[in-house]
Amino acid sequence: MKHVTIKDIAKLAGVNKSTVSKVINNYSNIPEQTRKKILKIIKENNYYPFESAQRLGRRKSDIIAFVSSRISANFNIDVLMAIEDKARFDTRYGHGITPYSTFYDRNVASQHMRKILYGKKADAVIALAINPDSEILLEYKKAGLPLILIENRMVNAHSVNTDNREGGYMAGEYLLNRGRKRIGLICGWPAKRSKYGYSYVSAERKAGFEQALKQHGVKFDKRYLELTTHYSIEEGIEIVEKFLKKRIKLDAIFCIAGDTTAIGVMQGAKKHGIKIPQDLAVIGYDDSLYAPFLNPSLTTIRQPIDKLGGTVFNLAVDAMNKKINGFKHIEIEPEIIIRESA
Amino acid sequence: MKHVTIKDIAKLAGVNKSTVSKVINNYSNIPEQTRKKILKIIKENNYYPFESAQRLGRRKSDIIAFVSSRISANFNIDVLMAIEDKARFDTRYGHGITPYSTFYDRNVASQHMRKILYGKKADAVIALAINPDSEILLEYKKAGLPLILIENRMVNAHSVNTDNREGGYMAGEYLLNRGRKRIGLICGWPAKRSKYGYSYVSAERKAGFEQALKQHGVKFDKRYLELTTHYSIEEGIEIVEKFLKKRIKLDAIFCIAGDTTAIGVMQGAKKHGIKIPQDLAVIGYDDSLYAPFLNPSLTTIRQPIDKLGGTVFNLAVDAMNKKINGFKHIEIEPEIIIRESA
DNA sequence: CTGAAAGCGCTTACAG
DNA sequence: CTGAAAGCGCTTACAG
Repeated sequence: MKHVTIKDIAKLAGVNKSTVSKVINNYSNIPEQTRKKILKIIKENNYYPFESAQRLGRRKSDIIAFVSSRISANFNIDVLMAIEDKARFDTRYGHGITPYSTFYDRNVASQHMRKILYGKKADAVIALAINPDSEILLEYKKAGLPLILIENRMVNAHSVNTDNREGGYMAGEYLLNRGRKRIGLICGWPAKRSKYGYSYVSAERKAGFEQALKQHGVKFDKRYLELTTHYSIEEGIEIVEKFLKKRIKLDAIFCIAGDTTAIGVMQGAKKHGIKIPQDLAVIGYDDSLYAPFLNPSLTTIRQPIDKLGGTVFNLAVDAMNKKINGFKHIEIEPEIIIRESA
Repeated sequence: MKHVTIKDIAKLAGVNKSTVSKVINNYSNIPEQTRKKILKIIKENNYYPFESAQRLGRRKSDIIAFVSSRISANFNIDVLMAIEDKARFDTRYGHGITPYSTFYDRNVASQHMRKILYGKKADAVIALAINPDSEILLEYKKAGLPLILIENRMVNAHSVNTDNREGGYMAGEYLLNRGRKRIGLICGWPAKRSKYGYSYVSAERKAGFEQALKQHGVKFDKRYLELTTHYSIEEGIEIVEKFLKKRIKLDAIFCIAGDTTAIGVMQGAKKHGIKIPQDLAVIGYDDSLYAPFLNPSLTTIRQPIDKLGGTVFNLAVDAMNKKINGFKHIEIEPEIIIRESA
């Protein structure tokens, strides 16, 4: 069976394919009658334009690409869905969002980003917790392909973040006000040039946390800091055991790296008979779907993901349509959600 | 800045663009020397073929589409990632998988499936827990576009499932052997022509469960059955409260609808002072990432997702390459994972 | 082994 | 308001 093409529709309607194309693309100067007739024939014949041909003709894709470590990761998928939820009710935009996973590999990330750019796979790119080389940013800039960073901030790209410094500060304040002093920190890699890639958000949250310490006259003990690479439950467990082995007595742990790590911490603590929150207060980050249902339920810093998603989407569409000059950097306020674990 | 095209590469290499194209597509009859030279120039100039043009030229897309209710849903994303994990190490296939979400709406599902078919958006389609009209299946068949159903089984399409009947039977056996007799069931919609769409897996699991009951000489009490539409935590809580309100005393609940519902059930039970597993045993389905970390940890039926993903992916690629005659129906063995909740 | 040519299905100035 | 034509960037028989 041959596919139905624009030519077939034109023939059936007794018009030129230009006219059909204009109907499809909502040109204004088509008389209502022919418009309706053509639409009817399109419907009857189950005609859908071949998108690849449209893209080639238009010289653009109208697609938004979403680059993240792994879309199955908790926060990643939540952000993607928040963006999609906006997208599907927005009349300016009729497409899905194409996800790319880097699998935590910088080279894969670079490859994806160049492939998207030079293969013209998208008209706007959203990158979540990705650290592209600054050369890539220049290449994007030169090509005029809008790039929006989430959980990062760099020159030559847009960015949308929750105020991570504020989030770290909130957690610190809260714990200190409740008399906790020996507070462990589980971070992504806040050091530039680390081989695991730099985590902008961890650095910011840590800075905010340290500011709270300072205000309370508490000195930060470096031994209380542990780093995580995969942000996994397993690593959370291991880190607790590492603290125990080193005989470092903590009265709280702030999981800058997110709720998933916090689940691991609570699991690890339970395994060794440490009571939460009595012996050890735990604060997570993100307020993931499961946080209220853990035992004990998890105190955490919420990033308002819907707002984040909406902001990112609007920025992407505006940038796609060249409605923005220069680069925007937007910050959204986080919120502390107090539950049982701290 | 103009994008680099195949023409530019051809000019720089001093050859015809056909030759460049042949290099890109790994034709065999290109001398090693020119091959290398062209590849070098491609790399130096950051050339990536414009995929839309390739597709138009090839008259095919090489893309696999993945249709599900919402990719953020637990099981959906796990399956998608299992497939992607296979895909990214497979040399036969160089693309990502494009997800489509139906948002639990049958019409959206039909629209997606027709758009993919007639818009030639993919060369193979994987549909997870979707109930397409049988007309759509005929249209796919006629067009020769391979369709693989997961969590469903229909004539005129391939399917890959875990043996759901066996899974339901396992759960029933286990509970009955431990002396539980008043076992509540939380299902998707096992009735054909329900407005929420028919859930093939729920029907199968329920059938397996009833078989176990029968073997033990226990009669199934219809009042013990509750249906869920969104498979959410919230619905799990509500259903527990519904049972309480109706004064239906259960000693176990089997969450055929999955672990997420089971989380809700445990939450609801806790809220009303019902002890798990002493007062109420709970069994979930899927063995999601969080199951071991809940409190109590969740006994559940595991679907071997890696195996499922691999099987589905291989089937998709083989079907895409016309290596399969007729329609295949594959079943994979499930496994009961015993933890604290039952 | 390599090139010239036709074709894929659209869009979009342009002319009328 | 409508059509004819050129063009988008590839691929792929085909001829040599």
